[in-house]
Amino acid sequence: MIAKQVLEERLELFLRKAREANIRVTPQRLAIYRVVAASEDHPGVEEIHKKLHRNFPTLSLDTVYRTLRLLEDLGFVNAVGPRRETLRYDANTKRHHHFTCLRCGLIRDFEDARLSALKIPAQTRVLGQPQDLRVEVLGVCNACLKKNPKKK
Amino acid sequence: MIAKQVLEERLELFLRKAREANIRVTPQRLAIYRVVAASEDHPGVEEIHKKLHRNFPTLSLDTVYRTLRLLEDLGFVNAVGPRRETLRYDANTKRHHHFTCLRCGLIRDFEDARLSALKIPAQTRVLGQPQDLRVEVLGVCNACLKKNPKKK
DNA sequence: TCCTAAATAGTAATGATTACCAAGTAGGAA
DNA sequence: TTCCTACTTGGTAATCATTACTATTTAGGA
Ligand SMILES: [Mn+2]
Ligand SMILES: [Mn+2]
Ligand SMILES: [Zn+2]
Ligand SMILES: [Zn+2]
Repeated sequence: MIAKQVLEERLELFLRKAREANIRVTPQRLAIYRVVAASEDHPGVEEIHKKLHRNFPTLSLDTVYRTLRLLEDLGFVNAVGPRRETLRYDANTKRHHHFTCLRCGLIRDFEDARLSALKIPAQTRVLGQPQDLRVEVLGVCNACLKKNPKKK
Repeated sequence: MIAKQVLEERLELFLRKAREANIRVTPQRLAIYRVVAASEDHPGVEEIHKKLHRNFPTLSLDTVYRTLRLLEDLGFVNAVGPRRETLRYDANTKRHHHFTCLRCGLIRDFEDARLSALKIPAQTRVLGQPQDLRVEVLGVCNACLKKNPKKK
């Protein structure tokens, strides 16, 4: 779980920006955003839907999909996760980096001062107008190593 | 198009490694790998299939999918491309980096000495056994800027 | 409280990817 | 060369994540 204060800040920002964008803040939207904003492990659609079932027994899967697409378009979340796997979401839109397990799909944030300080390389200006830089480290997580240490 | 010599090297390596791995080098497999290895723009499955239709009129889409998955498992290609879009493939398995257009999905390689020299951050060892590091720059490509410069 | 555009729930449709299987083929043994 | 067998392919069906549709409900302002 994320620090309570970080969550509060995210929710506050969400409410403010959502009103500015003339988006209705429905209970469903707020709840869906809250799950992503409170999570540390980049949850997927089914997972979010399941987690909300207790409080919203009639919440439709389509609403979860629609809402997450909306949140993405508005810049509140980013879609992450390896190709070939289902969509996962990240409410941390500040520059940070990911460790992704090639076996089980686990995604964890990590911080690194040198990476965070990286300037966007000048070469990319030849290709267009760069906006963001992301670093991803691929590997095998501890849990998967424990299960099967040898397999390369 | 890639430099002819680079292509030759890739094909040679492919033939050698494929035999080592006891994989039959069928005309279809070689042709599919050749298209990816010769391309600079990270082609998708349909594109590869279409390009081969002249020489392999009966080549099935499933064979293209199956072969690319095989090539990926064997480490000859990587699956790339933004979430939400179809699979694209990259035969360059050396460390290099991508500029991706958020509007049209264009993916171009770029080199950067500082990025290539990056060591994998030590923090990631807490999470598991890191193997690879990738950098992706997101932005808007020149063609898209020309079409609609203002839209942010 | 009332009104209306916007949002939701439930379900159907879509489309990329994967699975299946009969027929074909590569490559080794005799 | 011929034969054998396991592997591969083509054609097509199935799957499954995601998106579209529509009648009904609701947020939010007058
Ligand atoms: Mn993250
Ligand atoms: Mn590349
Ligand atoms: Zn793992
Ligand atoms: Zn573009």
